[in-house]
Amino acid sequence: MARVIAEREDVIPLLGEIFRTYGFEGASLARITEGTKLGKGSIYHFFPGGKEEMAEAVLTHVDDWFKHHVFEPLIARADAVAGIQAMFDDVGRYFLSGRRVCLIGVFALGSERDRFADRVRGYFAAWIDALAAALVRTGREPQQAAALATEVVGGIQGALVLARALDQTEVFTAILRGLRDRLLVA
Amino acid sequence: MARVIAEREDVIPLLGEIFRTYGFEGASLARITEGTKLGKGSIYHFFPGGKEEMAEAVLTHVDDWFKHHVFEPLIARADAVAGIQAMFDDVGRYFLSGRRVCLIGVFALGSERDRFADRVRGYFAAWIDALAAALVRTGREPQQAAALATEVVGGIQGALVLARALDQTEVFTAILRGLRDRLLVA
DNA sequence: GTCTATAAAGCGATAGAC
DNA sequence: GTCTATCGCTTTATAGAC
Repeated sequence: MARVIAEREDVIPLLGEIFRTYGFEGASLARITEGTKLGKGSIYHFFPGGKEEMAEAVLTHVDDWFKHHVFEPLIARADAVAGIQAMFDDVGRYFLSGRRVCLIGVFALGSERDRFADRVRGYFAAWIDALAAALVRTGREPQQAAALATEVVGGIQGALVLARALDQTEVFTAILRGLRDRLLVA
Repeated sequence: MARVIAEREDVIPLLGEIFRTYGFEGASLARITEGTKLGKGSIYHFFPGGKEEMAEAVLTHVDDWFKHHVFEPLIARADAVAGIQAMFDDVGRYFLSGRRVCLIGVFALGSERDRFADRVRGYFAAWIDALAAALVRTGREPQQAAALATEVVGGIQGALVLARALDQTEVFTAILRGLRDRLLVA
């Protein structure tokens, strides 16, 4: 059996799933070594700062993904409606239609929020701002656009909570559809 | 200084705030003794089953509160519109206008969900059912009422996530107002 | 009902061999 | 880059005195 040499890059998504599942405090090193199939030695070789550095790396990874796939298209795409449409598609895929939970949402609700307050706030603020900007370009008043964007980003988070609580992914996809229609069917 | 003899009943709300703040895994016995001002001996005298029994007691307490203050009025009040109106008022107060987070929501997102899956599912299902029943009595089709109720209960959870993430209680109250108006201004 | 002492296990993190 | 052994601390839970 070939020995697999891991790279830091490859470990980050695995860590993401672990933090998503157990939260920061619940993500024990035992669970981390199990989930990554790496020994403590390797983990600390990649992340000398320990769990804190692991979580930072995961948060940066998530931030970058959303910036590239969601926020920037919302702001820069010539066709604002298409950008909003794409947001719902990408978000639906990212959260695996409700089977996967939002790491930043988990951190926001838990006591992790204090530790990563800036990252948590920055993520949601950037999302709301980007969506509001797109809504303005579809012809809405800035104030109404901001309120609507807040409602929708919150609605997505709530849909993730409900889908997981009820163990029904359809709840997530149905709410997502409803939110999208409210934005695009004017 | 007078010695205060505690009763189990008095401890449960304190435990609720601790679980709300730290989650199940994060609520260490050190934090619990600090938050309740009780020694381990007293805690285990009231809850021989340990943390699991404490969490069960808190969940039952929350369940009962919502059943009495929210679910039953939604179902039984003669004036359905007044019942829905009261739900938003009570919920706004209960969550301290967004400063307090939903324990069941915290448990739903974290790994606590597996442990308390039935309680978590039951809480949200009861809420959605009660709200849907009230909406039917305002003249909506059952199917549309169920969809709308799901959207609103999810929206409230999302509003709590956002308010905490952005550290802005106005986000919670604004979203709550928007949801209420969508239900009542037909 | 409350307290302190204590046990046994798990925790994050480090050291050093390979 | 990976591993094992180990440190020191915290964890949940129990026992027994008061």
